[in-house]
Amino acid sequence: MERSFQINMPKVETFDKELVLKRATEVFHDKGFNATSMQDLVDATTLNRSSIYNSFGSKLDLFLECLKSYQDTYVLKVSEILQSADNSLHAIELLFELYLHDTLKDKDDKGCLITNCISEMANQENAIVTFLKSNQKSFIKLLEELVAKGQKESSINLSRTPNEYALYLFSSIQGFRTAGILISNKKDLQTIANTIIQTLI
Amino acid sequence: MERSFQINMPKVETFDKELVLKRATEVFHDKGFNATSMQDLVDATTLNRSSIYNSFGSKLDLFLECLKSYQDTYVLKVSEILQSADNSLHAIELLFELYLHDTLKDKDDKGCLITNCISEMANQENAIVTFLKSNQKSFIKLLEELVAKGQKESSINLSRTPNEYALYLFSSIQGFRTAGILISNKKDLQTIANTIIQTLI
DNA sequence: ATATATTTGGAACGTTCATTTCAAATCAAT
DNA sequence: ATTGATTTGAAATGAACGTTCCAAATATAT
Repeated sequence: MERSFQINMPKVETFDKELVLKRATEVFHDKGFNATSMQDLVDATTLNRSSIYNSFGSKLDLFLECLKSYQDTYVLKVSEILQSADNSLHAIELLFELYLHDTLKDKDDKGCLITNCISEMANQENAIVTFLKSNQKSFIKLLEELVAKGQKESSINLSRTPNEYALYLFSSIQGFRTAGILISNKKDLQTIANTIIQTLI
Repeated sequence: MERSFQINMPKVETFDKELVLKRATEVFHDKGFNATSMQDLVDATTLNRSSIYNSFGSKLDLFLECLKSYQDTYVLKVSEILQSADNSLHAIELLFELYLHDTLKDKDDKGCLITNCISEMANQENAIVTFLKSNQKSFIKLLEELVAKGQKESSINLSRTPNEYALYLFSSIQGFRTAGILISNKKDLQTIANTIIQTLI
């Protein structure tokens, strides 16, 4: 590694960026973007104001990083599900079990950060719209491939194309996540999930 | 009418309360509760600040009245649908046509005021939660009766109870309204609606 | 015309907002 | 130990926030 022009090294970032993002995400998830103040983020991260601005830019920039971090954790969870399931229908069932589990675990009824973000900001902030549309595209693509595989292996019916069922599932998941904010009854949520899936069988 | 103690009459409210609520609702619908400022509401209603506080109380009180006004217009639209439809399945189809129509008409991709409100405030404001839960209860009850009638007249299948299908429809409608914020493609939205309804047939 | 309850306009309230500033502290390389 | 790029803490910035206040305007019933 060539270092000939680097006379002195700077003081290096001391905080755990992942942990800071996790704490910031919790606040944004609880209160939403607009109701979260910079002071809330300072308190939650125990970082100094200037350190936040230095490391992340603006409040919106930090929020975008939180969205990505939140997305990453779900991508990870979902890919684990896809590997563990023996067929596509079962994978979709496990997917809803994951959302059911996360909904019941969430004592503050916060819902899904990304779905909430669609409601709050999709008609306001361009940078957010770009993220949300890309998230939507890749999620629908994943569902589409899952349905196609399920139809090949005959665990999912052929009444509709993979793209049609992917759109349906995408919309249904958003409804499930939003409805779960006010419905904390496990039986009711399980019924909704089962009925959504029933369509595919 | 007895008036013996009423010596003098006050200056009477001059503005059109319904129109003011309509204008305020438009702003709240566009920006959400937290991103809407009192100045926005003053500008939109052309009322003076003090008149707003005099007539409605606080920003939150005004928002609650807007929610109710928004709810009223949908109750009206839905009851018209229920009367015009010849059977329950058809009524549900018309219901989704209404949401589809409103989604496509909405050039600003605002979604549903009430669904957005669940995302933004259901875990923050008690007065809002009370409204949302009551709205949810009456809506699910309406759907339940609709499904029961449909099953009696054999336009809806008997795979699940009216309550189960009502929960499913309630969740599906919320998903449809949220997904419609980013999906403005009529064909895709129609596919989603059709697939949701297919479950009942 | 006068009296009076109410609305209205506009300024002002104190607080909180996101962001900036800058001196002091920090730490790797010399 | 000294150097210097960078982070950090704390205060300050000006704008915007929701709300209040009060004199002036208004409209009704006398």
